[in-house]
Amino acid sequence: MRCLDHTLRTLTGYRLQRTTSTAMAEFNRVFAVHGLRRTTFAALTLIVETPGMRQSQLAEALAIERPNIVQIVVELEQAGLVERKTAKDDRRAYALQPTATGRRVFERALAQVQPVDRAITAGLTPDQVAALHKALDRIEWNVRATGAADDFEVPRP
Amino acid sequence: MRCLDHTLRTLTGYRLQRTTSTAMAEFNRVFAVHGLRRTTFAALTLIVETPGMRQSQLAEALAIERPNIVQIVVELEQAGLVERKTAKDDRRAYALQPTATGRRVFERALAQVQPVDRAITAGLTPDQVAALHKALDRIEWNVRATGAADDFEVPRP
DNA sequence: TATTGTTATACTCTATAACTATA
DNA sequence: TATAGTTATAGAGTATAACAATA
Repeated sequence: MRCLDHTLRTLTGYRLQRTTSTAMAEFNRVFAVHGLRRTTFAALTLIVETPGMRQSQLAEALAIERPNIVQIVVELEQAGLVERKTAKDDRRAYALQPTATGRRVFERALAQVQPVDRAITAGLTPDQVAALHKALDRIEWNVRATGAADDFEVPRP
Repeated sequence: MRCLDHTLRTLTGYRLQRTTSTAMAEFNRVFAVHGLRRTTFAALTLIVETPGMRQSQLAEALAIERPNIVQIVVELEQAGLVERKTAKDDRRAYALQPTATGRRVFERALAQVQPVDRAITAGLTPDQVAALHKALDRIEWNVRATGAADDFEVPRP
């Protein structure tokens, strides 16, 4: 046995988490420079590219629950990157609009994160990166298709 | 543009986290059946396969900081899966030993997690899974090689 | 009755700083 | 003084339950 965690490394799930956990620390640093977190950057990206979005759409696009969006949007608003305007057609909802500053910060943060993102896949060919993306998407799809089916019960030991 | 998060999906980091986050929820469920969390399962695996391990070795092998190991080992000990015996050659350290129950629970949990782990990569060929593992390892390696070098400064905007 | 946003709360994973008891 | 384990604390990411306002 070469490595202490040989058995764990047979599990795709273990490798996924270990790699992701390591890589996310790197992205945290990049975004922190812009006063952002990974989630606020992701939200800002969507708001810049789809102005007028609702918070619930944001939640669905980012695949996180609505309550988690509140703090994210509050942060972006307080930082002056996003404005919440009451939607004219539905007074319950907010239309999320990027400010000019928000667009600028987004562009800068994106420009800084792109080389970091490329750096983490250094040594992989474009084809290999594409294959990685495809594999990751497939896993996500598999889990949503299978795991969401809470009909099926894991047998108790 | 097909998808709201088109730009985010150009980033390997975004896909990594999104997929991992989704998949980990699935693993949480499996391990919960055995009274385990992902981290306690990982620790139990190492202790079963390398009896006598120290907590600091555990921390290094799992790539997490030592303070985080304490709660993990306490949990395993309270569940009767692991014993902490004072190392005879160093009274500061513990030799971590799996109990008979610990070995049994490990075997059962592993047997249950393996099909789930295979299920998340359903539709991928063994070669594609191997390529995925290689890519993930490479990313982890890249980040440790690059990001650990805190000599280099991200320029302030 | 259903949906939008919200509050309150909690759990997991992880990190840093500073302590203790050995070595 | 350095190391093994510990305590205390914090922060990020995520989830669920229940509520108000509006549809």
